Amino acid sequence: MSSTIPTLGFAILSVLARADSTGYEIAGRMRNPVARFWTASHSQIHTDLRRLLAAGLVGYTTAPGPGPQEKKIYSITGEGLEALREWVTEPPRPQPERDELVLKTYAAWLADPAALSEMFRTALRGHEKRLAEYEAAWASMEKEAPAFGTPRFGNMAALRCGLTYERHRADWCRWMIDQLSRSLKPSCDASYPSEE
Amino acid sequence: MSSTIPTLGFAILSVLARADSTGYEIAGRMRNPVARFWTASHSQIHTDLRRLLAAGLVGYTTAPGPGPQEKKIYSITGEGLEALREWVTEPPRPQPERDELVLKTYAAWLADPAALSEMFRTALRGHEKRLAEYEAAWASMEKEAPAFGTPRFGNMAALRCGLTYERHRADWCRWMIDQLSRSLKPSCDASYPSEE
DNA sequence: GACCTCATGTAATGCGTTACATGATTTC
DNA sequence: GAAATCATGTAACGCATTACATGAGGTC
Repeated sequence: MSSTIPTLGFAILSVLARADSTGYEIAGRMRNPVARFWTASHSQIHTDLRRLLAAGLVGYTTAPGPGPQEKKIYSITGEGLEALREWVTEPPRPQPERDELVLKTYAAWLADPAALSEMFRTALRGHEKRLAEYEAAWASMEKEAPAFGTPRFGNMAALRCGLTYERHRADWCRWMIDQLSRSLKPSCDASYPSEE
Repeated sequence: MSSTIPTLGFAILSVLARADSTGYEIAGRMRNPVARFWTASHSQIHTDLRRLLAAGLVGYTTAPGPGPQEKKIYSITGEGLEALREWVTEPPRPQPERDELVLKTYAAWLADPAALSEMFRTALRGHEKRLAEYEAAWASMEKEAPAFGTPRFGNMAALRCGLTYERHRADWCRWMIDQLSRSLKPSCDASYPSEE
């Protein structure tokens, strides 16, 4: 009967369940470290917000905005909260895994090892940077473990996943770099004098 | 100038670089453990194959097929190989991360802990199953480390990523289940007689 | 007789990105 | 004066899924 809500709709509701926001702010919140697992452009968020509005899951109040249009501050409704609660415990549909770096790895045997090594070094830097971010956020959270039933529990749990994910990725990149360096100099071992 | 090839195009080329295949077989190969990082329906593979054909990156020979149409056995061309080689070492574009389970986790503070625990237990079983698969494949590969320049190097490297990914995921699920059980019985600790 | 595997394709629809359009305020 | 931030929206296009259509051969 009801038009099915796409996953992004629930992502929006998850943000609104924490704080009333404009469409613009929702996009911004999704870019923050603990909520980086779902992103969308503001244009899509706006269109999805209209759908949620039509379904009665969100409402809004207006305020004077900076641009020509008025600013709309959205909030989740009772039905919205109920729909979100129900959705949360439904088993997630199996998602097709698509990972460009791993695909490149699958075809890596065809390419130049030195260039590959460079690519993985770049990837590694990215993961290390994120890991540092996550670890800082984790440290500030661990001091007092947030109780279930408070939004900070969600923050911590999602962050924990991001943290161990980045660790796994960084480890894998290091492993790759090591493997590639072995194929670059398969002769004997590291007894080269490293002059120049 | 040239119409840009979507990532799926390169996934197809990566498969064809290993063995000539029909569109149907390509879809099948992508479902196998070491190449599970990119999937597509056969209908999309067929349309993309036509594009690769128009770009001169693949060719095909026909053979009598089981159905009304003829079977087409595709193979990668010289240009195709070159395009693939170039693409492999280009840094991957940052991909938007979308993870339904983590999104649910972010909103988990609103839901019923028992139902959540059940959901994570299901997820954990899935990851453990895959991990076992990957570990079996890994064991059979480690005996003789494949040399760079052979397809098996790509298999091993991609598999390594899948392996540590599933490990990270399973660990995180266990951590979540533990966290949730703490919120279920916050009283004292595990000194319950576990009769019944 | 029903269903699965092999094999190719078309069509409808939905999700997502990118680019375009507008415009005030603040920072360099 | 140029650029970034805040704020909303439309339009075009591309990627992906799902369903539909056809049909042989083998298995339960």
